[in-house]
Amino acid sequence: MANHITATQSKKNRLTATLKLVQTSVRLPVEMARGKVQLKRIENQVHRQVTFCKRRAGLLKKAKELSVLCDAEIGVFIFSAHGKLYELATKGTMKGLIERYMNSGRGAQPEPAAVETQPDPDTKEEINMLKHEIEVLQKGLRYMFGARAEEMSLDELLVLEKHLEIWIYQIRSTKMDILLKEIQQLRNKEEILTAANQHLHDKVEENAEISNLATMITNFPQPLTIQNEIFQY
Amino acid sequence: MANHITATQSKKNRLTATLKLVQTSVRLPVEMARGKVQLKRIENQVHRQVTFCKRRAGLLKKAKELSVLCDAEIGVFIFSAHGKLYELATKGTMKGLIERYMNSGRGAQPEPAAVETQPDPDTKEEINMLKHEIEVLQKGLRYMFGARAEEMSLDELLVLEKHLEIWIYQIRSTKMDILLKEIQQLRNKEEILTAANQHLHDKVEENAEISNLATMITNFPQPLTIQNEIFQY
DNA sequence: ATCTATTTATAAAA
DNA sequence: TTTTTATAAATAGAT
Repeated sequence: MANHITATQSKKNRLTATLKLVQTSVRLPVEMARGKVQLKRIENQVHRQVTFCKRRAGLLKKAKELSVLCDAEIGVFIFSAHGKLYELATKGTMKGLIERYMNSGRGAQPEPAAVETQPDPDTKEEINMLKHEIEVLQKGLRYMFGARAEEMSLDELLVLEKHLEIWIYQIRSTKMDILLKEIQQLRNKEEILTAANQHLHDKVEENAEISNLATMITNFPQPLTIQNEIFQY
Repeated sequence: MANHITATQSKKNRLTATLKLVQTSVRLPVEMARGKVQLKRIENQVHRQVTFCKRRAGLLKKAKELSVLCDAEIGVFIFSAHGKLYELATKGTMKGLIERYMNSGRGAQPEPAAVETQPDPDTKEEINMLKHEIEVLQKGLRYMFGARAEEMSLDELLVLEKHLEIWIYQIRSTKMDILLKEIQQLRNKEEILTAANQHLHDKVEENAEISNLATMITNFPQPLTIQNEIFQY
């Protein structure tokens, strides 16, 4: 029963499958629409050229799709029979890709151990991460330095860093100098005024003694205690 | 006869064509069997891996076919997202292909697909360069922020940046407050002392008038011009 | 280059 | 991964 049902259901499918099997067992690997193509060089010059154009486009398209869909980095170069080069590098440049290829073991160049902090397999990912970090740090520095840093390249930031200590020191120094100078000036004034005050105070007292005789005549408003109040500030 | 055949043939063809057009106008660029796929990174990790396997095989197969059918020399490398390399060189070795590529003078090819701002010399070199730049920038920030930044992750620096303005303002404010307060205090003292001085001066003059009678007796050392000197500071 | 008929490739599921 | 299956994509051959 099951066989019957299966047979009925898969009538079409089986037919297709059977045909496919037959075809598969008979035909050679590469076939295409509206005509089967043996996996061998196309002898007809025109056909070959047309096929080359079409398939080349198809191959590059597939490469791009694979790169995007699966986050892969792909390089393709195609030299036509006539020597013309067609190329594709899905991320970055072909040169960069080739260098990555060389570094990935096949370059036959045992590179002297680079100072890698972490064994990161995904080079591309790492580069993006590092670039992001740099962006963040630059933003931080830019914030500190104001708009001036905005127009600076990383190389310039290197130079800037070397002068940063001096720069900050000078700014701080200048500001502090101004403020401390004013404070010192005021302290000096205070000292002098205090001294003068003392001097005057002495004189007043001296005079007071001297003018004690005239106390009866002059109505001296207040005693000389005012200074005490003054120095309570 | 020919007309009959043609008409019959094109009947089906037209229907097919119409359906195709309808579909074409609705669907998005990349579609495949049993489901349509947007031309964007496949987010599902499993799907992505499966697709990568299949399409990688497909791409390499297509490359081989193109090479054989059209007598082309093709090189393909695929770096998976995880950094694993898959390669194909249809004739000779990949190294030879790369050499041919290098010699084919593709430095002056009008490639409008320039994505990278900076020249990509060597991937590993680039990583080291970026790391060095990060070190420099971090050093700069550390310098600005003091030792505290040393224990901070980069993500924390992002947060820090947002609070930087307030922080700097507070530091500056505090310092300026202290200095300005002292200056104000001293100025107040000066004012009071000056006033007191004036007061005393007045008193002295008053007393002088009063004690004029006793001038003969007391040897008054100096006139009261001392204040002028004082206020020249 | 454009148009079909067909073959291939492959997404989803197992 | 690999296979299966339904469906989308690629493309051979013709125009």
